[in-house]
Amino acid sequence: MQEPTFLILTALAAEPCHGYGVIQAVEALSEGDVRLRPGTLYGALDRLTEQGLVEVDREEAVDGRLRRYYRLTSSGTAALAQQVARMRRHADAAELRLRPA
Amino acid sequence: MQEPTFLILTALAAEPCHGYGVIQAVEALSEGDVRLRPGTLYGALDRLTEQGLVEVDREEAVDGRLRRYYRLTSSGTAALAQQVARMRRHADAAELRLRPA
DNA sequence: TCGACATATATCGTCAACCGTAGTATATCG
DNA sequence: CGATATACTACGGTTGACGATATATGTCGA
Repeated sequence: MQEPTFLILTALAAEPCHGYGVIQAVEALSEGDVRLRPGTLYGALDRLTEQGLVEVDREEAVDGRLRRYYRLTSSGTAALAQQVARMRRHADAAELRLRPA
Repeated sequence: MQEPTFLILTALAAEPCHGYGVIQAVEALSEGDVRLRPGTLYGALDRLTEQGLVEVDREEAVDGRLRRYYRLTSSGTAALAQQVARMRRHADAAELRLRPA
């Protein structure tokens, strides 16, 4: 799993969110480091939906604009948790080699 | 930076190592999870060399077989350390959203 | 009032990176 | 004498991220 995908799942972990909201959430939680482009976001959202990690929560019409909310599935929550563990293991391993005992 | 690339840098962080040794080191430090294929490894090594994160340490001939050792450059060490920090930040952010206060 | 900007999503083409497979070559062990 | 371990090279395919563009509406400032 790559960084943008991970951050999208993270953004959706707290509560359902629509596409544009995910872009903002990711920028906020990465402290401005990661700015998702529409191409990346909607591509990833489609892919994650197909994989069953994410699903459409509801659709709202706000000011005539469609707003589609997505949420994590239980499968998505599990995948995210697993990825967190994996990243921590790898970060620990790297740090150990960077700062030898 | 993707996972295989990160693990290759990690493997080289402790001491210079040749290609095949990196494959084994990565398998060991990921607890058997990640088995690098030659295509992935040597492609990444070439790319990292071009980027100045890695350089050839020395070449040895062992039993008529070439053995090319690579080592991290200071640039590579810095990149790895930066990536560790980034991963920790993201892992923390994800965990916060997975287990709300 | 007119343009810039924020909100929201859709789509398309491209490229980097990873991946699998196969090939070459030698040494060792059963 | 075949299997396995060591060690690198080469090629082709797929995925995922990316940039750019398009569409549409509302708001705010000059």
